[in-house]
Amino acid sequence: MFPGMENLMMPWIGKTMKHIDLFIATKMAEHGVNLTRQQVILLKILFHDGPLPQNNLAFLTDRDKTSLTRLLSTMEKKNLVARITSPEDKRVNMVHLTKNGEKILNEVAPILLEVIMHMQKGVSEEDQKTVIGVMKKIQENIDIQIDSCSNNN
Amino acid sequence: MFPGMENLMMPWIGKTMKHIDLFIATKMAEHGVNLTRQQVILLKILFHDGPLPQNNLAFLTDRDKTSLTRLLSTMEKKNLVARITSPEDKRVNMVHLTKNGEKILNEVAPILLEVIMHMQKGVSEEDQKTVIGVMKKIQENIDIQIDSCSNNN
DNA sequence: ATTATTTAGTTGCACATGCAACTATTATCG
DNA sequence: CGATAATAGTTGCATGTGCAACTAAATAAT
Repeated sequence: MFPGMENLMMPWIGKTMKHIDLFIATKMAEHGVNLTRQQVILLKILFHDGPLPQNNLAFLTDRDKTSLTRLLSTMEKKNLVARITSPEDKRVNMVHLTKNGEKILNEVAPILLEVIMHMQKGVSEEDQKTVIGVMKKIQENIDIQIDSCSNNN
Repeated sequence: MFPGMENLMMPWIGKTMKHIDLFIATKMAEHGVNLTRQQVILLKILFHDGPLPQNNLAFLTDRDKTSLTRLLSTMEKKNLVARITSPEDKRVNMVHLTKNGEKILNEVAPILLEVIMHMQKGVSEEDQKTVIGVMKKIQENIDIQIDSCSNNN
């Protein structure tokens, strides 16, 4: 693949993730929906954990707050979520799942699950656990170095 | 992490890849360089495999040609690479590594390697192979479905 | 040879992401 | 209470990504 990196994990992980995102986009389009992986995850979280401050959403999704701001703006335009200023603390935006957002989540959730299952077909439970373990380990290795946490969110 | 997806690989892979990119950016900045992972990989390829048409570079890096166009534009602004129209076929841009690009690659290559090594510290050879194998398998699963190849490049 | 098709690359549009710098609001400290 | 600090979110700027539609050039087909 890349000179001198054939047997390193890094390039493989990056390439795979890109393929996954493309695959998801394709499958969504096939079903006449137009949501990204990131948007579906956000909908899922909002559905299960009720209205949340952007703050918390950024932390939960391990995303910079600015990234979340724009992700939400996109989703608000599509009428998937709504930002409502908290009366107790006017700095806080409570993010609500709209009726439409809930409806679309119901359409989309099975598609995503199907995609995920298809994606990992033929990979043993054993190997899946190994992969997850290694991912966690990599994140540990990295986070210690960077700043002990990603609480700029 | 995400409701109902705690034991799926997908979220872990995505999160990890994001962390890796951030980590690389941070380390580069610490060393006073300002290259992304993608740019370093391109420099590496150009160094080893000489001047190449954008076409080939897109294929080698598994990237849409439009993405490559813009990646190269960024790198050309930084005087890392140069596009030279091929005399044989005026449609083709041969991408050359500039002297400056080569110099910077020499500075940066060891940093990237160090970062990669740090990142995968404590992960056994065995597990690394498993991870790579699973990534390949996932890509196989996906590519069959999408279009049997990514030759829109 | 002239037309039609394929190929290489670019541009418009849309999306995701992070850092630095900013505003507005709340909390804290003196 | 008033000044200072911390917090929630947004915006400017830069980066990477892909699809559809485009231009220009080369190749194939009639």
